Amino acid sequence: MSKKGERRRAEVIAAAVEIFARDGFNGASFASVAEAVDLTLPGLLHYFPNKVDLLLEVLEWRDDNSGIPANSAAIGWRDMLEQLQCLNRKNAGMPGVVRVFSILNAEALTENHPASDWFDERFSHIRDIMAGSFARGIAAGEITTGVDPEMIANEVIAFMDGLQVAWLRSPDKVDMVKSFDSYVARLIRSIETGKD
Amino acid sequence: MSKKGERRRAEVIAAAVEIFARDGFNGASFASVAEAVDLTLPGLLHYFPNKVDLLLEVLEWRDDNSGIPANSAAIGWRDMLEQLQCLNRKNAGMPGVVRVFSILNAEALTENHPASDWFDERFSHIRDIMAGSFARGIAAGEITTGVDPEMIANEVIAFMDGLQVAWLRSPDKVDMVKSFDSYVARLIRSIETGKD
DNA sequence: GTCTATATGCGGATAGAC
DNA sequence: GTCTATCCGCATATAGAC
Repeated sequence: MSKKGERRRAEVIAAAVEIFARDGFNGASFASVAEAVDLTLPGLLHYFPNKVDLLLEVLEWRDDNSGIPANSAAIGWRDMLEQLQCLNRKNAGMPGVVRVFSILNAEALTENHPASDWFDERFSHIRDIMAGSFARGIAAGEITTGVDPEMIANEVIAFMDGLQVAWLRSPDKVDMVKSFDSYVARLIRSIETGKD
Repeated sequence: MSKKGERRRAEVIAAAVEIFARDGFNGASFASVAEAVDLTLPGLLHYFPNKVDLLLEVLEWRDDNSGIPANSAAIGWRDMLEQLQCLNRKNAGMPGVVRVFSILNAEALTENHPASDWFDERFSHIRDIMAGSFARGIAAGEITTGVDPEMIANEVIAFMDGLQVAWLRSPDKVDMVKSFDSYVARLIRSIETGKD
């Protein structure tokens, strides 16, 4: 709990983000994280009792620093989409962070992966917020009644995630910002009710 | 090359698909594949000289059995989208296969992953076919001139891949077929030129 | 708070017999 | 074509000294 201890822990998490981004969680060795912060493996184990625990703290760190609005319960759907575009723009500037989460996200699909629950909950939490937002848009007559709020929420999330993977694979072939903006613009045009 | 040998190899590949789907490539042990086909590890090594080689053959097997049209160079964009919907429908019936490729796809984003090249090439190949298709649609006046063929191609691929991950994570919350169909329908409406 | 030394187990791969 | 036996290396983790 000492000041120096806290600083050390933060250093470790930052290093872990980079290493998990490069090798995934399964592929990364705990020792390589230790080395990155000039500790021996037992030295690192003093701060994090095991590798899984470190992973969970990395994920938690993301929660704190993510652009995901914690309590934006009643946000309007246009504002919500704009916020996502903003987040996406920020992401485009930090490929390392996007890498960790894209890789861990898929890795967590494997059996008994320690991050499964975290991604499950994150996914359903975001979906709920977004679906609610779209639902209110429909109720307010701003969105066509034919639209299924949950389905559109899923769609936007799926596209964002898939786009990140495509961008990481071919950064020079995929313009993540332009692509997402163009998608959102088309989405809005196609679900909003006629000009009123 | 014997008949029995070929059959054995096919069995192994089928087993590997299942095991890689469950554990990923990094997570899966070569020995567990051997066990699944009632072989010892050295017995399996007789057929596949190493683990990476097995992975590459699994990927190759996918190429042969995938719905990706090998030489559909001049396919129309509407037909092409319909083919994707058809593929997607088939995918919805074989979650195991989708799992392997979703997991490997992301795992291959890690440094020095043996499947990186395969996914790179697959991605750019599909994008080229699709982009060409959209480009001809624009030239023919069927698609709005404002549309960027490569960007839309990337978008469709990214959405398909992201949707698969979302579906695998929450099969009961994500209807992959309905979601993709609804997306494609909206895409068409928003890029086609006005009724003529 | 950080180290040395070490235990333990697993993963991939080889040698060589049958 | 398949096995037994075995090697090597790495990874997580522990014990205990400083």
